[in-house]
Amino acid sequence: MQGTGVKSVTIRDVAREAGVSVGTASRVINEASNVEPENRVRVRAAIEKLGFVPNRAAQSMRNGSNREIGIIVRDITIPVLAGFVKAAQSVFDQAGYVLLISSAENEKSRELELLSLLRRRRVDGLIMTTASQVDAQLASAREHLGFPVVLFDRDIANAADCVLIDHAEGMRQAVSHLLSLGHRRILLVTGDLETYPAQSRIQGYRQAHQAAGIPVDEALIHAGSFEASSAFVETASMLGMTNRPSAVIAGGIGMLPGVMKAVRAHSLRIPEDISVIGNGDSDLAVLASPAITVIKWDYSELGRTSARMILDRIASRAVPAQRRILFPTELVIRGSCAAPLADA
Amino acid sequence: MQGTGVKSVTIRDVAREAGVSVGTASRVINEASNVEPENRVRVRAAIEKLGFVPNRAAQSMRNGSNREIGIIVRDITIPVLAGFVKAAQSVFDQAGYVLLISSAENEKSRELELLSLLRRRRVDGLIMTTASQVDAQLASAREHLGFPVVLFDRDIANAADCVLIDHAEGMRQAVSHLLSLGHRRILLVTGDLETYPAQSRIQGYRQAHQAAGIPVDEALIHAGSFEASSAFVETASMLGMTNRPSAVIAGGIGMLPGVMKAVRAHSLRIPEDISVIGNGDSDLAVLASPAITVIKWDYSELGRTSARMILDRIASRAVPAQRRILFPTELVIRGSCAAPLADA
DNA sequence: TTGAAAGCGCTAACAA
DNA sequence: TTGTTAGCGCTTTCAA
Repeated sequence: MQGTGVKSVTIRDVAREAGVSVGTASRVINEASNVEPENRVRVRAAIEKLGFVPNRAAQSMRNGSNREIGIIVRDITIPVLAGFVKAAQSVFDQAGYVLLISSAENEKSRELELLSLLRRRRVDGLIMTTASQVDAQLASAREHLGFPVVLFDRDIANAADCVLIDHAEGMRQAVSHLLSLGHRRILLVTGDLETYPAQSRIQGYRQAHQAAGIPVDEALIHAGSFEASSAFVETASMLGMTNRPSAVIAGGIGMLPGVMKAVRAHSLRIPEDISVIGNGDSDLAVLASPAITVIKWDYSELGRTSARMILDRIASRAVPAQRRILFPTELVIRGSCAAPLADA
Repeated sequence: MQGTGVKSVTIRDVAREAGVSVGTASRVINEASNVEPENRVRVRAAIEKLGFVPNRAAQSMRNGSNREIGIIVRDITIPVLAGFVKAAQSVFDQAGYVLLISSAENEKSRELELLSLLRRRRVDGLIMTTASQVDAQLASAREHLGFPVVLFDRDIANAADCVLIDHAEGMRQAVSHLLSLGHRRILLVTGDLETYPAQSRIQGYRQAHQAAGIPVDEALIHAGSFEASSAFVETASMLGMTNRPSAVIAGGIGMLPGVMKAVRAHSLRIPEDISVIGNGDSDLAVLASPAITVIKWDYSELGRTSARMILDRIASRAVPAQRRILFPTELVIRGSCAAPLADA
């Protein structure tokens, strides 16, 4: 026996129906303690009878909060990122916030648009990645938001809370693994150098070589874009060389498909002709033949942590200046790596 | 030289700064034509100087619209569904709406919660799937929303606009393909019978058999849940039988990984020991060895169409009673199907 | 404990 | 063309 919801029922209607004032009705709705039990019952009955639903816009105007959070990821169609978002969402759900989810596609213009949109909407907080950690225009847009920001896998000093993944350590392990199998020409394809994940992966790559006393061939480090299409192009061009690499690392989530397509385009066998390591786990990595060795980490935990950090900031603006959290990675060894061919 | 945004600037401040009334300021903001050019310039300057951003909640209260749309999918971590959402989002973006995205996870209780949330939020429209087309409680919740709904891949008479995929035709083609290769025991694992995609796939499965004059073994039709884990269990149990099927069709997007895990668990080779067909394309299907034959369709186009249908309804409530659109599917033949072994 | 009333920031109707 | 003003629906003082 719900109301139709078509001609909207207001708190005034509820008050009239219950024979009390709007103040009292409001108190019942907001579960204030100082209400005569009898009135509470009557208001509840009126709400039920009329099918009353509080108008969020009006509440927002009074309270100054929309109870909504923005989240900007690189690309929501990458399953691990969608998992990250989903985990964050479950935390926000419980706290009574809704999520505005967007993909910035690594494009500065799109990111600026989204920032402007979220600012207009006066969201209560934002979890975001960024196309560039050094771009002045993006920095300025971020700083003039007026609500707390948690940066996801981006590292900007004094700017905002940062939730980071320990890509350097993951890469050290992966490269050491390949080095110990005998590989000496390991191709790393990763994304934009103006971002933390690219920087820290390259750092780990160098450190592993250094620790093994093996010089780095700079031509084997390809920092372009995190897109799978970019991974394909970079990998394909390197595999076409006479002195081609004996191993490839997809240095970004979502890049493995591009790398594998390039390997297939050159009719190379994994792991006989070329060893492959991915970043971020996926159905593809698990079910490929052979299964692909990957560096992985817990996206769900990352999502929950990021959400809680934003919620903390909203609750009390005056907390630790900047927080910086580093999440561990894990190397999962499967069947995609072997010793290189003797003639390689 | 933007405002900090911390102590919010109102239209009144803008009007004062520009030396005009709030009415004029409002007209400039809303791009009304009847404003003296000089005043327009001054108001724009004031907005710039003060860093004014209109308060959406206040606008919403006046206009009665939040300019937001809800979208409920089964699981946002399934890439094709995320692609569907992304395509819809691009249409809403341009129309000045934001999207509230949620996964219902095929759970009735979760779906009811989301419906209630969106109703409270008074979104302007909703694109949704549903766990069950026949559940009375879900139907009632849907009907009392107070805003237009487009059902995505669910078919409910007289209920709302429906955007459907022609699974029956896709399945007819897939099954005919297998039948013509000589398969006689084709396992179909699909989702809940209370949903259109399961029903229409089973229908297509039967029709293909009928057309070929081959009787259907009912034990080979498994309608459980669309979850990958369910696909794994159903497939694994059937592959363990002595008279095991010679082909399997994953009858739902996101189910292919489950099917492939089951095949792997039984150490069966594709396509020598068993033929496999998936629903919905994916990196996994493309890059598996061999690549997997799939029934696919254009999710982006579906997303855009669904978005436009909602926008139509919002623009003019009094349009065609119910619209029902059927999207075509395509069978993409790759390397995962072969003639069954003679002894099977 | 309750009711009355003052706004929150904005748009639009009305008057000038 | 412009200014003034009445609300939109709600929460929260302030008095009673």
